[in-house]
Amino acid sequence: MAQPSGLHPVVPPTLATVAERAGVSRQTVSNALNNPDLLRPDTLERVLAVVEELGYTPNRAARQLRTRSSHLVGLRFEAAQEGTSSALLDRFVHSLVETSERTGHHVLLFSGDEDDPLDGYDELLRSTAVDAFVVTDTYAGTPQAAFLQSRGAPFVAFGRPWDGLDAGNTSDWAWVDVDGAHGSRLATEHLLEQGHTRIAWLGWERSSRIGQDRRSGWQAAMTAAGFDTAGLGVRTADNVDAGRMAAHRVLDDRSVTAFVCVSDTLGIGVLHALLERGLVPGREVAVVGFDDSLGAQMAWPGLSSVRQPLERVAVELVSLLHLVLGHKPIEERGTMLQPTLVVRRSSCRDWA
Amino acid sequence: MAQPSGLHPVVPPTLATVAERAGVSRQTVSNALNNPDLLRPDTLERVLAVVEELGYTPNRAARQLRTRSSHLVGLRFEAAQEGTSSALLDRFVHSLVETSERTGHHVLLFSGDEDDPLDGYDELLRSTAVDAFVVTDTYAGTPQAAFLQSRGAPFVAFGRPWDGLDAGNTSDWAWVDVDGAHGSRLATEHLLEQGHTRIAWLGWERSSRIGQDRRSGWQAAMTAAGFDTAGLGVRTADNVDAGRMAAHRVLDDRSVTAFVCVSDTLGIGVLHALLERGLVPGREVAVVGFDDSLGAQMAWPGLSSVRQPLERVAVELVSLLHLVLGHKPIEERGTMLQPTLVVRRSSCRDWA
DNA sequence: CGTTACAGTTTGATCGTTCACACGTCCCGC
DNA sequence: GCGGGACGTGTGAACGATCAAACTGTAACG
Repeated sequence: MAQPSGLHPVVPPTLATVAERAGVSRQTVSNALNNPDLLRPDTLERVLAVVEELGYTPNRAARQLRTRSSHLVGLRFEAAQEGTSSALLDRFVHSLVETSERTGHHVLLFSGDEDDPLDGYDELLRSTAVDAFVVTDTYAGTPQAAFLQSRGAPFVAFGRPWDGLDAGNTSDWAWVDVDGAHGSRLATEHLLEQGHTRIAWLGWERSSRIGQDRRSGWQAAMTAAGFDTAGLGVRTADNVDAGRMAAHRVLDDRSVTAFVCVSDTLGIGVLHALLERGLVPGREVAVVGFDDSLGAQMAWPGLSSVRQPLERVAVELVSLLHLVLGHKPIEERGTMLQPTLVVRRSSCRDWA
Repeated sequence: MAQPSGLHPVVPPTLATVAERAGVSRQTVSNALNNPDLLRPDTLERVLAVVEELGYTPNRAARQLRTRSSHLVGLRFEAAQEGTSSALLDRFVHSLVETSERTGHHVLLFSGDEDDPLDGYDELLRSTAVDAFVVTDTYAGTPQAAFLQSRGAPFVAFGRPWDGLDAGNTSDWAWVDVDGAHGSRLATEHLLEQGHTRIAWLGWERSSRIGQDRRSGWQAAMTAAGFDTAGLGVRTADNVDAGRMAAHRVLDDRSVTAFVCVSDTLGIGVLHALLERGLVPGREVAVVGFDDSLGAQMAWPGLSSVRQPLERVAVELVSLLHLVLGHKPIEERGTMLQPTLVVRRSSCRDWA
């Protein structure tokens, strides 16, 4: 009698086990799984039946050793700053996990020293633990990309190569990004349609490339509509309180009836300011945020927001990854996706 | 001259490379890294110098194949339900990644069919891709735990074995959990101190073990203080709107001055209801949530909440994992951690 | 002086898979 | 009837690490 399995790990079957049982050689079993069309139909069927019966799955370590491919994708999982909405990452990571499983890849998380954007990459690379990286934190330039490129390591980036574009740099790489300028243009146009003309921009410091990009959309929409933006652009840190105070300052000094914000965090700050002044969001002063984070959905009375198509970003990244890993020529090194506007009550004049 | 690396991946050095360069054998290099005290000090130093010079890191696949240990921990990363706060997971995952790196482990994410809590585990197990699992979604019983146990797979759980405890079941496993009852007791006592006596409970359906546990803390605190809870406990689904409507119903029918909620989501729903009724949170009706999610921090005017010590949960889980993987005897199979109360303005009578 | 003990190091085998190639069988055409 | 593809399957050698055991040289002991 077989022992009731339980106390000790069950030993999984190997190629040899399957081969013996099916009366063929190891290689034939291997082919049955990797190159089915090499086998005669009846052999294939017989082998697959045994594979099924024994519940055989190839040992990843052995395969990885031989093929030099781990089917793992490294992702540096940054510390979510308390108070700053990085719920974005959450949604993205999940999409990435799901998508990459469709091509047989898994996501390996690692962390690194906050001050050193390169920390962690090198070790995984040297130990050949991952096939490639997904680089996400490209907010302030992309030192990781340059580093990985110099090491000849395959990677794809969520975020365009800001530095490269400026300098006309040719050292580009595969990337996917969301058109932030388009997002805030959508937001601004939406507010213009609602009859607002004095629309303020609440953004990050000038050093943020992403922030500047988003701001340009607001600027463009306002200019196109023939409205002046002088004195309507404000910059501050990315937390609720900074947004709240900035909004108070703007409302004290200037006559504005709407805010377009570079993030939901700042948008929520504006909502707080409105509540403190006894103003009804949407009805009296409109607000639109950016990212469609959980906060935007849960804020009262609902914060309109620009939503990034993170699911599609993940899909595009994975398909680029496929090309990069296959050393295939990549026609489009960069893919720009368009965000959409989710309208909630913070930008509607009439709501129950 | 060496080619300027770049186009093609750099080939990492192996044990043999290091050995040759240091004038020793492979095994000696291996020992230098894994059993340094077996070597003569001068040899050790010489070998380590070469290791450093070449930037040698052991190939994970080869090591994994031989030692049958991947140093990877599997974590099923569930889809964050839109509208339900799973920002909790975010914080926990990051802690887990950081903590497990200290013992040389990495976190491997996988997903699975939403309807099948076991999906995904089996394949990773059979392909020996991970050393162990961290099971987190133990809200409704723990089918994963039973499954993993039957397969002899090492794992630790974030969440106590609800089923086992009821039945006096001896098939227990290593787990860490947060004392939810204690959390809501803290919340309730805090409200009692503020002079509230009619304190409602806003919870999940009866089928949720976690929900029942948290509810019991409210019940206990109320009873201990000598107050009746009859008619004060309400159950609903876990989304903002359900919380909002439930709060309206309670405020219409009964005279309550405070709410203890099973989640931040419901707490935020209560805040919405108060705003809609023109009531000032904290000042007129107090609210406390659970989880200290981003939503609680960003909600207006700040939602008091019970905070789970997720960082400590991760640390405890990793140290349990260490024991489990080492086949060491585990004295305490379960560790219960205490949450803390974060007081914000939603539960304070006086705030500017 | 021969034996034993032991620290320090090396050697061969092994983990489970895939690669490169060799082998056998069948079938076709001349 | 025999050379030669085409096709299907089997064999040995990798991949890079660790395990187990064998091998050195030196020191200690009777």
